[in-house]
Amino acid sequence: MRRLVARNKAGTEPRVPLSRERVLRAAVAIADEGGLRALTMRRLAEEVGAEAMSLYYHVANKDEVLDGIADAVVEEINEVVGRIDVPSRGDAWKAAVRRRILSAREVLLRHPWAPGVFESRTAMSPAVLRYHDGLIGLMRDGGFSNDLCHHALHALGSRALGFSQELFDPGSGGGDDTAALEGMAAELPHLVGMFMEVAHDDPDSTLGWCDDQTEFEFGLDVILDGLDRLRAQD
Amino acid sequence: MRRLVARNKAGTEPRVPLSRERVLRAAVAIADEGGLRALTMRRLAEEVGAEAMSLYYHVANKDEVLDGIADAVVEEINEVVGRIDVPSRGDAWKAAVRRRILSAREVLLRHPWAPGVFESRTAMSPAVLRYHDGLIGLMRDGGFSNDLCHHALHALGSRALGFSQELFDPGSGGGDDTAALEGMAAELPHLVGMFMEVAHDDPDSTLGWCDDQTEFEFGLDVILDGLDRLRAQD
DNA sequence: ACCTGAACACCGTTCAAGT
DNA sequence: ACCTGAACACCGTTCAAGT
Repeated sequence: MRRLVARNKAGTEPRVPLSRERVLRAAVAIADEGGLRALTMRRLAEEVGAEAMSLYYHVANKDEVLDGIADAVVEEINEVVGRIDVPSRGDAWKAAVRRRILSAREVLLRHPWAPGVFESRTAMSPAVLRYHDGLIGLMRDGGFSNDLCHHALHALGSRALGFSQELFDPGSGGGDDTAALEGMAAELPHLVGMFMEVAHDDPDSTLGWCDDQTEFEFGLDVILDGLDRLRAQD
Repeated sequence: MRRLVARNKAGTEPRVPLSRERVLRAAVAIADEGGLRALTMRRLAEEVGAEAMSLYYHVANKDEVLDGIADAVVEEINEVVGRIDVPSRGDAWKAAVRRRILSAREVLLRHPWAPGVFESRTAMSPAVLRYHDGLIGLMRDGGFSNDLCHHALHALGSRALGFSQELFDPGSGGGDDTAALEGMAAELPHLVGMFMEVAHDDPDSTLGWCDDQTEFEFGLDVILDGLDRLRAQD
């Protein structure tokens, strides 16, 4: 909407020169506001007060922009988790890891387009490596062997960065009714049965709709508890 | 490359008419062969021996094509897992779920573009619902409460369909050397330490490169074991 | 009913040219 | 050194027109 740098008439503003940094910041802003589809080179140029072709002086191509904004988000995560100061020795490892992952998730919730970008990248950027290095450090504090750390990273997968799926449109798909579900009971007996019971036990959940945060934490804890059991048996 | 229907000169071939079914099958073939980027409406038309605009008579737009091929893959999974006939009562639930998920994974390995498409869809297609209905059935056989089934689906997440990440370029990133890792030891002490040890214990792993299948199964088992413990405590 | 040609608005990107 | 205009090859999609 508003340009970061207004076209200066009669040179009132110092005319901040373009830079890779400024281009990437604008790209993040565009994606935050309008999603990944809104992020085009032409739109990005507009946001930054230049012509599309000027961007190519600071970034090689659009792929580099995508790499750049993915990296920027992980850097933001690293900053946030870097400020966490909790014990992690012995049994405390689990709470420390949990805290770190949930903090990463909070950052990600501000950039819901990020997981989609991560997926298409090799995900071996320095920032991602540093993030995982920190995670391994916490698990080592908990007495994990390096081998178990290695498996644990794979087990956590994208969950380590605070997401696994959904994260998107938290409010969508709301309007469905119990009646519609009952009509499907013949083909999907188990699924309908499950949802009917869950909805009955928790009536204010707009039927079958779930608290993403709760579910995320449940899945996370299942894995963490499993790893904790493995660590105990050396 | 080769057209499914050759342009018939002098009407030698019966000229199979276009159909949504045929369009989607061709779309899957293109994505299998050249990845998602290769799947354009124009390329799809070529593959099917027609002009791009003809496609719009059978599908509303490209989004419907993407929905269609995502659905086609899940249908293929449903066919495969539908032929599985193993016990699932009581303790057997875990082996049955494991088998089902690993079978789904085999299908997915033939369509490595599929996870990327799933992510952008709402993933509530009839085929996906049927797949999860079957999963719930197995867990119910194992004595899961509906509530635990519900949590379990969230915990498994995309792993239920046989993937979580990677799955892509299984051979990439090979050439790195131990020396490069040692150079990063100052910034990434835990990560480098872990990889050095893992590489030492398993020298033929091209350093730090992992058997995706093994890691997938490890992560899967961590979660399954965790759920098993929850089920035991009612 | 099914298919197509021409056309539109939009991409990412190049290249030679401006300051 | 930094930015730009014109242009290219490619998208998805529309619409009126063909059979």
